[in-house]
Amino acid sequence: MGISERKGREKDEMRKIIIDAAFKMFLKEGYVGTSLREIAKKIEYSPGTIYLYYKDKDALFFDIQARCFRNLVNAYSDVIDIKNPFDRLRQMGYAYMKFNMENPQCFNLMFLHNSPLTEFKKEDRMETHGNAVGFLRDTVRECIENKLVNRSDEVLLRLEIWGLTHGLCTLFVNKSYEPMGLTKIQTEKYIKACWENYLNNIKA
Amino acid sequence: MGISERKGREKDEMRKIIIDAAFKMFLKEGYVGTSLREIAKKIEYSPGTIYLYYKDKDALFFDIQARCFRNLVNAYSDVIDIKNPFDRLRQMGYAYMKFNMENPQCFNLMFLHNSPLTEFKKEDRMETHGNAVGFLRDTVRECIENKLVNRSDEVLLRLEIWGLTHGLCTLFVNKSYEPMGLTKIQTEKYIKACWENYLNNIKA
DNA sequence: AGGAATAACTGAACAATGTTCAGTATATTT
DNA sequence: AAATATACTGAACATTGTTCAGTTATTCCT
Repeated sequence: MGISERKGREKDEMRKIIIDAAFKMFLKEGYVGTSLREIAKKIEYSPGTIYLYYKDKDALFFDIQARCFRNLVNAYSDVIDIKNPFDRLRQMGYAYMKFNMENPQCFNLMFLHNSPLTEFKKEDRMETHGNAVGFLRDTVRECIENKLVNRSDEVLLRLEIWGLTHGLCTLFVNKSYEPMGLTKIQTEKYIKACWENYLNNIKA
Repeated sequence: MGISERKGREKDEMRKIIIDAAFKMFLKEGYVGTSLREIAKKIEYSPGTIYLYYKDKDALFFDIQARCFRNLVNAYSDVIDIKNPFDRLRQMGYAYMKFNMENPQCFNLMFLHNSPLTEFKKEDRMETHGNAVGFLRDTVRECIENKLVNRSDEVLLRLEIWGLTHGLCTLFVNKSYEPMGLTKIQTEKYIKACWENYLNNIKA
């Protein structure tokens, strides 16, 4: 069935055209600031066309979020090969925070916007998240098994680490450093120092 | 000028009528799901009336956020009197996380929605935040001064604590525990245990 | 007390949004 | 070449935030 294959390919290409334009707009203008009509105008199609490829705005947004997550996961590419689990953990933290601080708009789309996801979509997302979650789990486990940290409960340590790194990113992206009387650049340094300091304190 | 005083009072009352209705709707439906027209219908006024009291939707939302923050600060009322700085710190963390986990919609409005705030409004907000920020700063400082913790840098410790507690709340409200394979109730317990565990580890 | 001035409120109107769908053009099959 | 299936259009609908000329209520002045 060569033709139906090509059809499928064309469908994918069209999807890509849409999502490429949408991605830029969502990044720049956020969820509320992006309109399907403007996306349509940008790619020179009628607004109705988008609905042939995406059920609605949220379905499109879901794919945008997925792309953000894929980019985030890509930021880990240099880290996965690190042998020493504790070093790996350290670099994971840096990679996570570096990506988020350099792509605050991405962070916003990924975490600071809760669109009402259907249960089905949640399952879908689980897959993307699953990798990142599993990666942290394994690294933390190795750290504990090899007695590289002064913690013993795997889940607690995972929560602590994820909570801390994610929280620091949130504070940064939300500009919560302003009421603390810090500048953006200061805060970036402090956040890194904070992570390093924290690591030193959980080191066995 | 008794009359103009009463006018002002009436203006405030009208504001309260609007904001009371709006608060419920924002909490239940979120920012996008709340329309000024429905607020107007609820309070049995015309849509235009709201614009006599609020410049636009964001100005109204700003006051909604402020109310959320006030409620959050209120949750600290039992904590401020605690003498021992380290105990106070512990209870502050609990109060912060308890409030946010019990009022996830509030948390959403406060932190998970960035409306474009004018610089003026930012100044305004600084005041509300200032208290909470100052309260944490003082407590952390006292902990360090009295050598109750094994940390020495005040800013770093503040970031660490705020990042951790805030991050844990974010994970909870975003339901990030799902890809971790945890239930909501489990996570609530784990988060508390995580905080307690963390405190034990920074204790001098 | 009654007319003038001020304030409060209305609701129709506007532009922009998400979304749908009958109709048109294009491509594929027979 | 005709019939069928697919891709696309753009007008239409309901809903949104927002404005503003006009109406109603209130306060002020003499």
